[in-house]
Amino acid sequence: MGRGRSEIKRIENPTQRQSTFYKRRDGLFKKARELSVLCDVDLLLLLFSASGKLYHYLSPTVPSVKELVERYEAATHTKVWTDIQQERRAELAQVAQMCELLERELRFMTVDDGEQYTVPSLELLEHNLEAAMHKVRCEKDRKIGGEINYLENVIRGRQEERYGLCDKLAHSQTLKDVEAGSTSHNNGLDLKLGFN
Amino acid sequence: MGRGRSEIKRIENPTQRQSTFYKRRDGLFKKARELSVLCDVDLLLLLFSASGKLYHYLSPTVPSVKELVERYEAATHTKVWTDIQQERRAELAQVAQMCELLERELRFMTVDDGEQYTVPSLELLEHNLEAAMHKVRCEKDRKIGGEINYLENVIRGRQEERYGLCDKLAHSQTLKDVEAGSTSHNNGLDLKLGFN
DNA sequence: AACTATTTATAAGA
DNA sequence: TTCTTATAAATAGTT
Repeated sequence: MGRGRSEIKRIENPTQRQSTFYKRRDGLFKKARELSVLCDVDLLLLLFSASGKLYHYLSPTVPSVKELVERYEAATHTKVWTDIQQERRAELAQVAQMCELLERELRFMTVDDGEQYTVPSLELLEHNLEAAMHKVRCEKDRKIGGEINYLENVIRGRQEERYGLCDKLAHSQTLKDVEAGSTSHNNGLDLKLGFN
Repeated sequence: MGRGRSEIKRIENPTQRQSTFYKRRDGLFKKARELSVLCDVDLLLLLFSASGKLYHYLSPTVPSVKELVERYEAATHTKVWTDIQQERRAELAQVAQMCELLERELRFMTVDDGEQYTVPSLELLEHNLEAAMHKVRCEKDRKIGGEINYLENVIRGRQEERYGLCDKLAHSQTLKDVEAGSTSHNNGLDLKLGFN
């Protein structure tokens, strides 16, 4: 449309690119709205301009972005939430392992239930339990540390690599919020769990 | 465009609606592709037809849907992943609590380090440790059960309340898939963790 | 932002 | 679905 042009390749002239962006962005959103209304379609349009600005449209029949992404995930089996759920599951499995080990220690303690305990056997028992406790503590340290790193990476790493300076400024508050939240959650926990 | 029409309202004639859907869907995807190329834009277009069929486009500069949804989340502060991360945090806090309780039990055991242990004191110790173990097991049962319920609710609850009968039919397979997935994940864990 | 000359998209019909 | 065609819409270049 318009006078001339038809090639679809990146517009190098920034002024022209920006102008075209406005026009086509508006056109695209209009088309998206029209399609969702005319044909009873649920759709999500998420768009980041080259400068990192967000524009989005969600058809009125859909309650939330999350909802639609869940439907997408269900429809494609592409992992989106699933991998996070897998991580949680793996975490629980590790805890289960830890419980089993502790249980084994406790079992050892009751093997001779009703018998006399010798001091050496008690010392061995004590040693085993202390060792288990040590593992529990170290692993919890490791895991909570890893959790915080994970959150920081997810949020900081992904964003920094894409956005210009302007955008970075806008997001820095978000990052600070999240970090502040993460560390505050650590309060009052000197014991830390994990295995391996 | 085309001969006549200009009103944007749901097309009641199903044949006509379907035909329009094809044409406008293709047009929308074409426009989306063009915009992303011409203006260096990252975009996601997720679309479910009235019959529940999925169509989507992700601009080639974006590695994954997840990536873009995370950027969306960061840009809007809408909780999407955050609530899940909060849950993980809560889980870890509970584990920490459990560890503290176990630690207390173990401390009791080593109070008289180097002394002779009487059988009654050992029995008391054993009892305490068994009680702790029982709590650990019960709570893990509770928590894994809760996990499954949570996933089912998130996915089932949100969808059922919004869609008409037609849509429900189309989605019932999806729901079944998700449920099947959740329960199968429980395999191999008879120990379950949790506190309270 | 606005204006148009043109190109595109698409409604209707086949 | 797919094609054709008349026409409405979108938009590139310009002001």
